[in-house]
Amino acid sequence: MSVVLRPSQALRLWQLVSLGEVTSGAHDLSFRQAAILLTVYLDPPPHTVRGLANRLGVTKPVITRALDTMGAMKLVSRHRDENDRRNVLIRRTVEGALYVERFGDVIIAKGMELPA
Amino acid sequence: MSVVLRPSQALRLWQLVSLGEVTSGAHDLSFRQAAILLTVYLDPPPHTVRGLANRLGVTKPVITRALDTMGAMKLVSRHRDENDRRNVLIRRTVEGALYVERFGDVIIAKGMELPA
DNA sequence: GTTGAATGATACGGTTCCGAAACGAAGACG
DNA sequence: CGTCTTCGTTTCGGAACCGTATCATTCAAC
Repeated sequence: MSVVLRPSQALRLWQLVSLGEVTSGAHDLSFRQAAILLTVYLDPPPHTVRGLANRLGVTKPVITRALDTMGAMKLVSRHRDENDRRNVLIRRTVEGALYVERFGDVIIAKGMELPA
Repeated sequence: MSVVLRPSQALRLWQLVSLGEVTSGAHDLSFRQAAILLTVYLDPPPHTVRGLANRLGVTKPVITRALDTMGAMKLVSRHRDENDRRNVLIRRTVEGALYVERFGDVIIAKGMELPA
């Protein structure tokens, strides 16, 4: 089952999903925040500030600030690594899992609406 | 040609595209900005501040500010409607067209990388 | 002309975010 | 013990964005 999609359809899908997120009053995530959120939820743990900074090609303060905001949104949580107390481990939350799951469903639903 | 995609694949695609936009140093657009940009480029003109505000379900200042930022990014441009000088028409730019076209190609390219 | 409605922009106080630099805490190693 | 490195956070000035309320301009109706 491969992803069969033309560029015009891909753009239309992205538009519909973005519009849906905005009109539904969901969090207005940026590309950076979305990249962090989905990496935490899709890639295998553990996730650290440094690891995420490397993955996104940004500086550590960028990750720290994004985690502040997304922590306030309850989308992710931070915990000290007890094995190496210099590290901070970023973990999923119940709210975040629900958000990501719903988001996946939204993409599928909007994809169904696409004209051939 | 329908869009065949599982939720897990859809989320992975969104992650890869978001990561790609961040690491490539492209503009860090929010859902709102993406919705505005793609609506201007995919929906038939004319586009007004009021029309976009209705489409996104947000207030007019939100659109005005987004247009300020995206205008500075040269992704869209503003012009007075000479027929009704109260209106401002939002139009595409060459840079914006290139950005959107490239973005569509990025989605397709990342979709190709997806595991079955 | 005058009144009223419609459009988009602006002012306000507050939050988030930026990049660069400096910081404290914790581990590694002699 | 001290030194060095690593990790995440904090600080700084400055920019962008928020929601609410108000504004000037324009048009339409009378």
